[in-house]
Amino acid sequence: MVRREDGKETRGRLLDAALEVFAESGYRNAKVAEICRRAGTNLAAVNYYFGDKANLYAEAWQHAFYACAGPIASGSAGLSPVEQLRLRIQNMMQDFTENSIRGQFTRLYLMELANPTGLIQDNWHELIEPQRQELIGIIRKIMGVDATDEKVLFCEMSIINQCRALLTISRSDLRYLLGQPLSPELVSRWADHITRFSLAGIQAAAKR
Amino acid sequence: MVRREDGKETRGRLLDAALEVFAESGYRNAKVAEICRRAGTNLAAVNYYFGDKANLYAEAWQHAFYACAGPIASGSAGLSPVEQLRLRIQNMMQDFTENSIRGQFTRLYLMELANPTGLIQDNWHELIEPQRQELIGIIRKIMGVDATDEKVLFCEMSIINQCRALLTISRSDLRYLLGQPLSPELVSRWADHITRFSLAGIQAAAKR
DNA sequence: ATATATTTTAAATAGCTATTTAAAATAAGG
DNA sequence: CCTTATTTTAAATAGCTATTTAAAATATAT
Repeated sequence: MVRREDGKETRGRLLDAALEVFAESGYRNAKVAEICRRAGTNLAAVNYYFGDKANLYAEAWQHAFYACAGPIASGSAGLSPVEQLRLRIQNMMQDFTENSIRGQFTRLYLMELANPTGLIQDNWHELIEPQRQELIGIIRKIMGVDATDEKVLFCEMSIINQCRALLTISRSDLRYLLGQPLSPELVSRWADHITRFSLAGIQAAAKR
Repeated sequence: MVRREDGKETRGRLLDAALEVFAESGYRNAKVAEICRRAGTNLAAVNYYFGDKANLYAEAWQHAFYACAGPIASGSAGLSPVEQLRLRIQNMMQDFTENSIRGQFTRLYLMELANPTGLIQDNWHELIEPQRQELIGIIRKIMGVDATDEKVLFCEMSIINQCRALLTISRSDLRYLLGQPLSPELVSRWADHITRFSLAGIQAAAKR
């Protein structure tokens, strides 16, 4: 029983590369060869370490999830609900542009939303629930207790779907639609817009 | 020189089936075999009539476009900008749920937005421009002449991205997120929400 | 009715990509 | 240093799907 340590390291590189490639291309379009290339391993490594591509996908998903799960309301303790919302939107927009692990995970998540592969455990929604409930809670505080659940849900949808544009429209088409390349400054102004737009929207939805 | 008429008919069925399948699955995931199955033709028909899959895609796209292009402000002549916006949102939401040819075309368009295939002529944006400018015009009327172009664009983005949720989230996940299946009534309430939410958002964005 | 160009069919082929295989290389314990 | 389990490598294989092929069937002009 000899246990070599180099295996764990290449396994880790595969996981990182897989996350990157899957987040870029989706499950189906991602190529095992490309993942191995970026990980700097031989073509057979994926099957050696993970059995097959489907399992690698599942493990990359889990890996990413545990790397950035849990509530993210750090530092927003003393803020008003409105300020919390502003912060949340800013953070989402930033996460969606960088390709940090959180951005990659979100991208993976959104691809799963649009075309479910069925490879993730059925209860994967639960993984996302905490963050979602956090946002819903903020909206509820702004709307007040009288608002129906449906109204709160619709508002949550309105907000996340505005932000999701960053992930569901390709860079080149965004440039076309916005008339300029996607700079950090533009993203910041855009986030400001979404915040102002949505706050007014929430308040209008709360009435009646 | 004999010209048979039956060819045109199967060609047409192929085009319809292709539109359907491409709109469901995207270019890459769509299978030629499935298209032929739905068209009731032999497997070789796609290559016989269109050369290859890529060309079929391009022709299906054009076919759909010409079937539903041009400005769509029919019957909205005497309406106020606000009422025009309400109508536009209602129509979009309906188009996105039914699988009319307009819905299929929009789905194709959004897939192209998210993952460009490069198979459509580069200037395909121009095809969409008329409808887009129509919406932008409505928003501009509501915001007034003082609003910057960027603000108007951001508002347009906010609106279409709210509606696009219907196309970029799978049916089963929508049911989960909304807590109920997607009935026509729900879509209608949702459209009402988006209208109210967005009108308030536009007005807020117009200030300052 | 016949000839002929067109369309349909079934089967073969080709191309891409995931997976398997077996041999070679390597790390670690003794 | 030697042994052995583990990891890496290059090449072979398998599976899926688009495409090609050639023969069969069909429609239409004459």
